[in-house]
Amino acid sequence: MAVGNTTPRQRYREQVRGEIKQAALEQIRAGGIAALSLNAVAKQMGLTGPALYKYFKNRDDLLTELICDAYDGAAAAMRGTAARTVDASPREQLHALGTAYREWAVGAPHLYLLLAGTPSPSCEAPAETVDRARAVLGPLLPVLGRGQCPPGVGELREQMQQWLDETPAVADWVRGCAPDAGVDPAMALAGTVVAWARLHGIVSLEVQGQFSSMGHRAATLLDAEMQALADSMGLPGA
Amino acid sequence: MAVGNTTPRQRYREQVRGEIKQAALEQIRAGGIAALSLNAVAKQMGLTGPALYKYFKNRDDLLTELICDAYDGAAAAMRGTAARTVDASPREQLHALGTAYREWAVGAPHLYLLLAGTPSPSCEAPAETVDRARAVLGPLLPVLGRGQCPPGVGELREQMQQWLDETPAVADWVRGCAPDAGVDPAMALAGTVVAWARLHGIVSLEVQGQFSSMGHRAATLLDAEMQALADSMGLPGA
DNA sequence: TGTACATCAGTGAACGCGCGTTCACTGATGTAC
DNA sequence: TGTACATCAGTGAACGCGCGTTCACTGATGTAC
Repeated sequence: MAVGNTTPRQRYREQVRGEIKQAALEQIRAGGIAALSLNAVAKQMGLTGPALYKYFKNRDDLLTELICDAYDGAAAAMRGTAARTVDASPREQLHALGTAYREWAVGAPHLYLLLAGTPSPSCEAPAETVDRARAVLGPLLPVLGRGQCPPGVGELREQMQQWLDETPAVADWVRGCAPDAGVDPAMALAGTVVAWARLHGIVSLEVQGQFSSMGHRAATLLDAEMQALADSMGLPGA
Repeated sequence: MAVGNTTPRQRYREQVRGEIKQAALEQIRAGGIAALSLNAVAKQMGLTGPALYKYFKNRDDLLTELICDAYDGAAAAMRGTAARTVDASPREQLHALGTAYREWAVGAPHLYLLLAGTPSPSCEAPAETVDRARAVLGPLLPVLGRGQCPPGVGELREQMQQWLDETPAVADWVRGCAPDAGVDPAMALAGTVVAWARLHGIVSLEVQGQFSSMGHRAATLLDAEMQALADSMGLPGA
C-alpha cells in the first residue's frame, strides 16, 4: 500500500540513507574527510560494513552526495537571506549575505571544509557541483551588479565581460539571478568574485582556527571588508 | 677527518635527509598530503621502508619538517621582496609583497596547501610553526603600519590594540618587524590581517583550481585588491 | 483470509591491499691504537 | 702501516591494523492470487 506515492520500503530506504549520511558527517566532523570510513559508519549505526552497499554504490558515491547536500544547504541559507532582506538597501543586503555565508560556515565547519577545503588531486566535482557552487554565490549578483566600477577593478570587469561573451551558460546564469535592467552583468560578476574571495579568505582562516590565537573576532573583519566593498562600489544604503 | 666541522657521515646523512624530503614533496605534489607514505617514499628512492627511520623519527616528524621548510621558504620570498623594494613607495611595496605571496604559492601549490590547506583535526602546529607563520606576514607590518585607519576598520584596530596589550610576545614581534617611530602597531596588525585574509582568499581559491573554469586571471584580482587596500588606507605612492 | 512467491535488508566470511612501525641482522665505513 | 674495534646505513621478515569491496546466504517484509 503506497502512501503519498511511496511504499513503506521506499520510505524506510530514504530514512536509512539519511541516517547513514548523518553518521558519515559526524565522522567527518570528528576526523576530517580522510577519516570517513564506510566500516566505521556502519559500526556506529549498529550495522556491518557491507550493508551500506545496499544504499550507496561506494564510498565516493556517499561523499559526492554529502558534498551536494552541503552546497544545497549553503545555497538555501544565502537565498533565504536574500529573500528576507529584499526590501533593504544594497549595502545592507551585502552585509547580510556576507554574514549569512560566514554563519553557515561557522555553524558547520566540517561542511565548509567539505566544499572549500583542499580537494584531493583526484578532483571530483563534475558539472553537477559547478552548478551548485554557483547557486551559493548567485544571490550576490543582483546586489553587486548595481554598483559602480571601483578604480582598479576595470581590468577584472573586462575579463568578466569576455567570459560572459564566450560562455552563454554563464550569461544565462547571471541573467537568471539578476534580471533587472539596471544590472551590468560584467560588473555583477566582478563584484561577486571580489566578495567571494574576501569571504572565503576570512571564513576559511577562521574555520581552520587560524584566528583563534589572535585577539579578534572574524565577524569584525567581515563587517569591515563588506563595508569597504560597499564603499568602493558606491552601494547606496544606511 | 672533519671538513668544515662536519664528518663525511654527517654530510651524507644531511644529503639523504634532503633527498627523502624532496621525494616526499614529490609524493605530496602528486597526491596530496594524505598520499604521503613512508614506504612509497622509500621505494621511490630505491630503499626499503624501515631505512627512513634512521633519518626521521616517524611520519609525523617528516611532515612537520616539511611544513617548517615550507614556512621558511615563503618567509624568505617575502623578506627578499621587502629588501628588494625597500626604496619603493608603500603602495608599490604592498603590491610587490602581495604578488610575491601569490607567486610563491602558485609556484609551489602543494607547499601552499601544506601550510594553508585543511589541517587534520588532530592539529599539529606547536609554537614553532606559529613563529614561522608570523615570519611570512612580518614584512607586511611596516608597510601597512604607515596607513591611516579606513572607515569600518576602527573596531578591528581596537581589537588588535587589545591583543597587543595582552600579549607582549606579539608586541615584540610587531616592534621587531616595524621599528619605525611612525608606525602604529595596532594599525599595522589590522592592516596586515586584512591583507592576509584577502591574499589567502585569492590564492587559496586559485591554487585549488576554483578559478580555472572562470574567465579571469587571479593576478588581476590580486592587483585590484591590493590597490583597493592601498587606496582605503591612503598609502602614498605611484 | 490464507497460502505461495518475490523482494530486499542485512550478515559473515573472505579477498587483497598498503599502511606505520619494530626488530634482529649484515656489511660497509670510519676510528683508535 | 696494519690490525681490532665501534659506528651506523640499510635489509628482510614480521607485527597488527583498517580499509573498500565481493559474494553467497538468511530471514523478514511485502505482494499476488
